[in-house]
Amino acid sequence: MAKTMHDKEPPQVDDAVLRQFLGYNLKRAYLIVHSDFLSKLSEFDLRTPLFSTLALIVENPGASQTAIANALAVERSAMVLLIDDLEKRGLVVREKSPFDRRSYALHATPKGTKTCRSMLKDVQTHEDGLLAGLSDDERTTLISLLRKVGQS
Amino acid sequence: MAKTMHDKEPPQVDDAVLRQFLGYNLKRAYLIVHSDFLSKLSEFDLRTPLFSTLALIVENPGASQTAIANALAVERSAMVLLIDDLEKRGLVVREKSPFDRRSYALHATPKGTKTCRSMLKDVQTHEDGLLAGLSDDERTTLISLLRKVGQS
DNA sequence: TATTGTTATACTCTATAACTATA
DNA sequence: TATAGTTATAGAGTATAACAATA
Repeated sequence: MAKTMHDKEPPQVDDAVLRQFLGYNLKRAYLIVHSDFLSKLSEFDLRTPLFSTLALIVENPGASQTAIANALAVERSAMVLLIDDLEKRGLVVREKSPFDRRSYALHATPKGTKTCRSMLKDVQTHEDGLLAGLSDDERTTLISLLRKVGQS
Repeated sequence: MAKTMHDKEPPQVDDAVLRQFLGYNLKRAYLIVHSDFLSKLSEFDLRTPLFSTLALIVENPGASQTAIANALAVERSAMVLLIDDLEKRGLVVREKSPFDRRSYALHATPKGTKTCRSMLKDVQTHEDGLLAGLSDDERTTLISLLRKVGQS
């Protein structure tokens, strides 16, 4: 019985065992989208947490560090460094809270607001390109199912 | 003009700006599923990359380190440490490849195979519980859309 | 007592470059 | 010359505990 060429090759690797798990598929999809996202974000010299923090401050003027941290599921201690960074860049300012002398009221500067708008637009365009393989319906369904995971 | 109580409270924080992005929804959903996954995995004293590496070795006996690394989108250098760890635990062995003296043929030990089976079952049960809010159809659709993201 | 912002610390995961032995 | 495995290192992100000022 003659051996074929394939007998001299190692087996191919299949990840079907892991594909049954939602967690695995989530991670793999996130890696792809995030890596693409980062390449666009690097044009603004920003990292992911800076992007989302700036966006929430622009849209929620006067919020405290803890409130932003909670909304993003980030630790308060990490938020301190993020605000430090955004403040150094002149995108955000810490003002005194009129409600509580322990906390700050965060506000975007004009530069921060402008950067944020341009950033959101560019990232959206970039994500649209990456997801060209999905129809509008599929994309809406996907996001809606992802949100449902967060609510369960 | 009398002030209401609400005038003495800071604004609530809303993340709607970010919810339009697939990447943000992916990350938030992944955080929830992964954190739940870790709490179950800790019973086996395993971390996420050890779990997925062991599963692929069990299902793809004889595969090389690089082949497993590629299938998981992990660096070869990281795979070295993962295999070291799995080998120390007696779950996996590095055997000489019959095809290439540079590479190893990875094989699970009986203990590794047993651990993997029990691990996969437990994690699946746990994930089912977490996703009780989604119908079978919704779950199938979600996974299929996530895979489609990876193929675009 | 509890909470806000802060500091320090440590751990996981990832990314890169360079080396060796084989191909 | 290219590839498999290895080593070392650095960085990002995250998690925890403790402290001072304020509630």
